[in-house]
Amino acid sequence: MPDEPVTLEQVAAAAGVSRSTASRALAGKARECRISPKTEAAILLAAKGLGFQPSHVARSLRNRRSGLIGLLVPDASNPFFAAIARKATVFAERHGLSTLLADSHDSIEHEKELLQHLQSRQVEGLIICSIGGTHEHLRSLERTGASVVVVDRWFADVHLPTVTSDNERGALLATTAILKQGHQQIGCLQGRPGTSSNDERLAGFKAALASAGASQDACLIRGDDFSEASGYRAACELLDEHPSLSAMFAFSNQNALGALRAFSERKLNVPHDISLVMFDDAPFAEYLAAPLSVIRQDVEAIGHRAAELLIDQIRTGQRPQELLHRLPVEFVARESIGSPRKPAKATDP
Amino acid sequence: MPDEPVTLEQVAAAAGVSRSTASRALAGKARECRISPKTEAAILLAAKGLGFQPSHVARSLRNRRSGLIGLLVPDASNPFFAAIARKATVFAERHGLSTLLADSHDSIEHEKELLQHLQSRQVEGLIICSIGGTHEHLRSLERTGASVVVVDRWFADVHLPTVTSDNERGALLATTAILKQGHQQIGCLQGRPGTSSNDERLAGFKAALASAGASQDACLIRGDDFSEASGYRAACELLDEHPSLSAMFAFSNQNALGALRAFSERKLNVPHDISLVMFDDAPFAEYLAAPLSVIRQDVEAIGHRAAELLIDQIRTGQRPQELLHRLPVEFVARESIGSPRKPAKATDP
DNA sequence: AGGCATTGCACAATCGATTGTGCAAGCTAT
DNA sequence: ATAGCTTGCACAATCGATTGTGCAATGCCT
Repeated sequence: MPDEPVTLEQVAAAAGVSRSTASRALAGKARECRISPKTEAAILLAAKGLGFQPSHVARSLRNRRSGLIGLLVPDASNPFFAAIARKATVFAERHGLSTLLADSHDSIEHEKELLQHLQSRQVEGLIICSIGGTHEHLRSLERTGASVVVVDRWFADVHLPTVTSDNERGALLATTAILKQGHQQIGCLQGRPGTSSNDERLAGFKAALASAGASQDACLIRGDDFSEASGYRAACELLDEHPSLSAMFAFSNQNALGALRAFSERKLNVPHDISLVMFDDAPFAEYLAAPLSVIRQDVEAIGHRAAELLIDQIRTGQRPQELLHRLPVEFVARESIGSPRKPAKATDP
Repeated sequence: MPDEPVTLEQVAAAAGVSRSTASRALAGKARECRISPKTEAAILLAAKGLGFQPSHVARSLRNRRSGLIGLLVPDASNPFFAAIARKATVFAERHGLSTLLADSHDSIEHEKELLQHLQSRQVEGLIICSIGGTHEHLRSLERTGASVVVVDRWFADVHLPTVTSDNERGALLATTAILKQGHQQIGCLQGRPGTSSNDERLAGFKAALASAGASQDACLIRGDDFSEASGYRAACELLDEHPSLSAMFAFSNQNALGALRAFSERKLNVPHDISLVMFDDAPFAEYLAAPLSVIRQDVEAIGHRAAELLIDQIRTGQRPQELLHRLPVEFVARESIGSPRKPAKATDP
């Protein structure tokens, strides 16, 4: 910004003292540094008068503490990550830390690059939701002993503090609710395979099918990532290939929206023609044509816990004892799960 | 982070040269600074070998350029601001700038405080959506010549570059669409009075009513801010006080969700019993019980333009010629606007 | 061979705040 | 009166990278 900021030097000059004295007085160390009340007052007055704002940059250099944390997510506009960002920012601010936001655009290359940028900015800690695929950069973080918290997804070969939901249980709950209504075939609109949040949900889904003795038809799983496009494609494929399909489980809000588009194009009514459950609640869920039954995860709690774990690491310099923090989920029954329509065609073509 | 980062000093030592030479070589100034290819190669090798990451902090201090921009919004988890945050972050990153996120929690006090924090971090530019109320801190920004872009809301006595939607036209479009269906009374669920985005929408609303010769019943305007709670309260009040009300215009997504809750509690069907339009499209809008007709604003364009204007200011050191940037809006007709129900009771009680 | 230009690099100041050390002035004690 | 202590503050180094200036060593020319 154009205006040259006021420096400590100028405050010191205005008060007729040296920088060191000014610095100590402003740091509130007047007493312990034996600065006379008179001098202290003069310094404080000068600082106030000049509108002195200490330079965080200079301070960071000298103290070797940037006062910065990084937040690296695949998509900052996704409500899930936006909520985490908010919680983390506010919590960090309360501890005197500012938050650098970085958006990897679902690309592992960007992610690695942004991680470098954040590190060269000397961030004191990092909350990251990795795309996955390769983990070398995460393992490197693990080795260097950096303060890091991984959110939403964890990786088997990376041992970093992680905060996520009880995905498997959530998926089990959702699938069970569907099965209870008598559905035989359930289409699964999955997110990005390889991410723990996806694979755990898949595990819950399969576990529910298994314990219900349902046929484990793996073909009924489709989808590439957590996007609406993926949900739409997956739903279309399943609908076209399995006309008798009577229920679907979407692994994300976006996936569900894609499915709804596919249903709407085919004039399929929820829950009359087809049932739907989605993972992760959303404000709009209860106002949809058929209020959506969902697995609710406590996104705010995830953000809060992540920030908490991070700050603790920064303060103590140590990783927490417990590495994996799983937050509970809850099945919210609304009206999107019905009985299967009469089996006009009981079998797939 | 625990690991002591590699400094330029160490690179220089490893290459057997001085810091200055190492610095120039790494800056790609080998040729113009007459550094021999041999020496250059040695330095580059040493830097690569040691994994040298230049310290942004030190660089910022010396260059008097932090490479930081600030993003100060009332609610980072609101999809509108989250989208802007994403666009701004990505655009900034492309220009070598990192983004500091700050969330004022809809509080002017927090806003002012966070602004100070951002300034003491030497941000080179700022994108801000102010709560409003008092503007002294904004006027101060105006005076100092700081690089700033105001988004969504502008203030009459603050002359800073601003990016917002054509709110008045949007509201006019929406209201006209309702009036065309023959509605006589339209409830207006407004956002925060005093913010330009609210007041302009209000102006458009009133203008449409006026040009249609409808009765200007000011009592039909309710609401305190853009939240769901406000939308809910406003809708309840209007519904209870004016049973014959047949249409509503919600000034935000959240306001609309609140209205839907009120409708749902009263078993009111959209659009059969009551029509609804909302300002700002949302992915879910077309999948609601009655797909919502909306005024779509191009949120991504707002974010992009804001970032663009900011970077330009930072690079040129000058404010743009045009201060007010209004982005076009679009009326998207779906199914939430119907004819008024038969006037069983044509008049208010 | 001596003068001059060029090449190749080192020295040192700088950005702004922090902090260990040192040094005078003032006071007490003997 | 002088040694010895406290009080009150200044000096200077430091964090890490950048950059203007200066100084050798080499090469070229006549």
